[in-house]
Amino acid sequence: MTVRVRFAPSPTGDPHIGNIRTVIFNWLFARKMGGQFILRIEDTDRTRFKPGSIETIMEGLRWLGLDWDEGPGLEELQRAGVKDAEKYAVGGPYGPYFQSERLHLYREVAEELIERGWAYRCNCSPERLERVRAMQRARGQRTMYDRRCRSLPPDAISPDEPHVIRLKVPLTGRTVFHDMLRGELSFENASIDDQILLKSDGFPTYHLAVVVDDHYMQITHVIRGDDWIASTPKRILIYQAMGWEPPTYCHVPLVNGPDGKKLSKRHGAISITEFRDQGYLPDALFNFLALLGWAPGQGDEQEIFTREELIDRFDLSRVNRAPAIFSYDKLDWMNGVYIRNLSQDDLLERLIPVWQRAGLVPDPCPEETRAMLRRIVPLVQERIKRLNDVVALTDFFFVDIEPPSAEEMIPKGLDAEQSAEVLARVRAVLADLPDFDEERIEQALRALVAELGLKNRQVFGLIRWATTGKKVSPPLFGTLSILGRERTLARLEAAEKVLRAG
RNA sequence: GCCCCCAUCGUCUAGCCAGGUCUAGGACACGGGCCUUUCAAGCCCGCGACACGGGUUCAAAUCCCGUUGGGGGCACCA
Repeated sequence: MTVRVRFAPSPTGDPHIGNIRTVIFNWLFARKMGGQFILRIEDTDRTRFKPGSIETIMEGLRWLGLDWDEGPGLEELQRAGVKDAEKYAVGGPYGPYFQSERLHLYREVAEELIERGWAYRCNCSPERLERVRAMQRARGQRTMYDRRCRSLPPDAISPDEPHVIRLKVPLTGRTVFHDMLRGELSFENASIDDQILLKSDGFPTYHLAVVVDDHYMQITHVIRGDDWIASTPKRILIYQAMGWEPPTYCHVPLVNGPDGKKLSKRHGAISITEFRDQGYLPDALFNFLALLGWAPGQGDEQEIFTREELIDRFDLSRVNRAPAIFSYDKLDWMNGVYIRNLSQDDLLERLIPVWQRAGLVPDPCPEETRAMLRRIVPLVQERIKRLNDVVALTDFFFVDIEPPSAEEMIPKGLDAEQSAEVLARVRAVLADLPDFDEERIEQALRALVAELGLKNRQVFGLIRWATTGKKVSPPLFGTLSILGRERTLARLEAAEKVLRAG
């Protein structure tokens, strides 16, 4: 039997990076095993639905290269009001892939469970349920439905009146299941709640829907966060009641923030969209996430893997059982490695939109601007960890700068007057250059430093301040050349004035 | 509160399943140095862990039990 796994997000917002890590494990496993990776939309909670999130989820998956073999088709997506539906339409033989389009299946199974004596109707009001829970909490007990409707005669609640359908969990015994990473997991039935399967609005809860869909879609492996462990017995019970074969379970740990708590907004970026917008490369993020909680082992000390290598070496059973902490530092390092490995042309194409978003470069980018940008790329390539870093590093190329203060500019060992003199000499030398290319600039300035009997750092630091307005910049000579003779001389002159005024 | 899961450097991990080759290896971060016009990048060096306590064994990071610590779950959410 071919391996079939799925990612089943609910459209409630941007995909969380911790979930994406789990998706990567699913995808890697499917690719490794030559199986199918299926996308299913679990839109059964109409109150939490966020418009646009389906697009965001699919766009995020595409961006990361997580292609799905089966998923919503064109018409389904259009019915759901998804923009650019044709872009994401995949389809498949087990549709529909929106749970909201499969409601009749859940209802049928729920009724079947009643007939089999494994479920019952319940018309307790939400208010009563809340009262019961409050009482239980006050007594320090586990909060559970008190099963008031469980022993009602079969026809006590009409199918036509508002009600829910609950699972009739055995009062004794244990429910056990096998997990790929943790072995045999066992739960006391007495501690399992009579879970609602079908809500009063006719929509299923997760527990019913996921079982029905995984069964009919012939999912073979359920790889998901370990926050689902405790509720798995409820679903096992449904499989048993229906006489269905449960899939193989693999509960992978969650991803926490640097403080060990659940990864959240205050730790930094958490949604895939944010990582993309901050200038992380999809391949780098993929590489990093794949290695978060998993390693190839066998003494392998490699850190940078191509997608193919990852697929080749991936072994689901080697996933770490302990939760991992998301290290922004290591991601930054890895992203830097990927940026440095890019070709200059590739990096240029990725950087242009960044400059444009920052308002430094017009959109579309004029050819002459592009020519200048192409020259900037090699200067910044090994200095940025995220694409967005380029903005702070290169803004002085695009906008006028305020001349720095005299205090900032004056190098160690010189005073304001001497500094101004140095700048005057620099200006004269640069003005006389036959060509304003990097090599000539470097040659001329080094000669000048020698002539003045000063240190490189004194003179070059001064020029850097004067021409870039920063203490830190890309390499000086290339920077001046790109800046151009006219602007370089003007900025030097402006700085000189500041020094003389002091 | 009850139930469940987990436990090697600050972090991600290798080693654990098939105990000795582990004075525990690598990577990120951190500290120092080299290179150097700044910052990076690169190279070199350093700091740094088997949570604790009992067993089992000739021998335990590796097997067992307990403690502690961390995480998760207990909805007409997924």
